[in-house]
Amino acid sequence: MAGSPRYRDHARQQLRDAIIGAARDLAIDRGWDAVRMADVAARVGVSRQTLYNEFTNKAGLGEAIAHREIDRFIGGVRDALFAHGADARAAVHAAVTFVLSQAAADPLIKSVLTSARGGSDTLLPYLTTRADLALAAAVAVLREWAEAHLPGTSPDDVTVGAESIARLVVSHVVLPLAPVEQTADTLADLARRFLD
Amino acid sequence: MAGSPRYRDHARQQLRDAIIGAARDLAIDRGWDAVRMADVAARVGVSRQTLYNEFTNKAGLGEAIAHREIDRFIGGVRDALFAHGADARAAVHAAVTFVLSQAAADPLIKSVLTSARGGSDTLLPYLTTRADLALAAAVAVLREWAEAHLPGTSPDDVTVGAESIARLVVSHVVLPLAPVEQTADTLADLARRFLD
DNA sequence: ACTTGACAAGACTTGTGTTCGTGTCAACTT
DNA sequence: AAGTTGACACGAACACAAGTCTTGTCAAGT
Repeated sequence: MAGSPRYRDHARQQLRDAIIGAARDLAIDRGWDAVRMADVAARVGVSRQTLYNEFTNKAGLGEAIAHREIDRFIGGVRDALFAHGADARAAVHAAVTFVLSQAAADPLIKSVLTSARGGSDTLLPYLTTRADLALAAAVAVLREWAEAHLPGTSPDDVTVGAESIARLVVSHVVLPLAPVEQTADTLADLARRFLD
Repeated sequence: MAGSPRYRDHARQQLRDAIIGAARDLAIDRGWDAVRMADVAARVGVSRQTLYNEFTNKAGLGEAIAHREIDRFIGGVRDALFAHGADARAAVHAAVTFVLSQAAADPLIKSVLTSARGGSDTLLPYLTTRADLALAAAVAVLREWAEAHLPGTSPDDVTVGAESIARLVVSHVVLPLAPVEQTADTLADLARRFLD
């Protein structure tokens, strides 16, 4: 007797997650080019064929990593923003801090934001192509927050403000001239000024 | 009878300028890697040895190109800013327009601003290393303008504002989502808001 | 539903020899 | 005296052939 469809879907999702996670780890310390489908399969403990069944090809697996990485990242930004009620300064401060430390810690996220070439080898083109998508997603989250907490402000102002803050954060990821804490302070103050 | 030292220095400066100009042109359409010292010399009509006498080595010539390019660029920004008296909006609008169209027209300037890898080959590392210098120079010019025309504003506010505007312009060079004119409008309005 | 082993096709590596460009020198020219 | 010319060592880039590895697909096995 096979399990219920629910259960099957769940197990399958777990499998996909494990594969994506393993591939991600390998990509981080080895570079995507040097990641072999066979290595990923071995690390997860499945056969190489299963990878092809699940993701059709290596490019598909790369896309899946990019998707998950960006989703996680944007989720983190959203959580940071919404953890501070209507306090714009605190919300922006938390979000900026999150982005900056995340970019420092996770090379994949950093490569999304900077569209950087890989230091040692070609990093995922799937990620680096997505800089504008990441920006658009960040702007969307910021607007979401502003609409929830600042009903008075004009939509145009919110859009301009959100995009500018997002661009400034990315700029500080690419070219950091001050410690994270100080940058977060500055940008949070800046954001507060907009919303008057 | 040799010419006066004045004359000699002038002639020498002209020579250096011609060499830098020729090297720059070659670098633009061929990539710095593919520029041969012999080609530069031939184009200017001097011997290869003269290049080495003037710039010691290829890296020295690269540095010289970078210097001149950045000087010209910053000079253009300054001119655009100061051509509009104390009208902050007009000044920023002009400067942003200048930077954006310059970046679109001159691949070398664009590579300074974006620290981009060369599309076809390795572009001058001398230029790409200078992104933070270019930013610092731009901030300095903006502060210069603010000090001349907005004596009332606090120095800290000016610094933060100038750096943010500069970063936003660079961001729009790297990732343009709107036409130049519209971006200039948006950033000019943004700048005006700061200075209240 | 997943694994295993086999396979073609082409991408990537390795070793080799050669060409090419830089950087330096000293002798020559004006 | 300032620039040119030709020569040269050295190492970096290129070319290419032989071999190896990886991807992607298949069919048969558990």
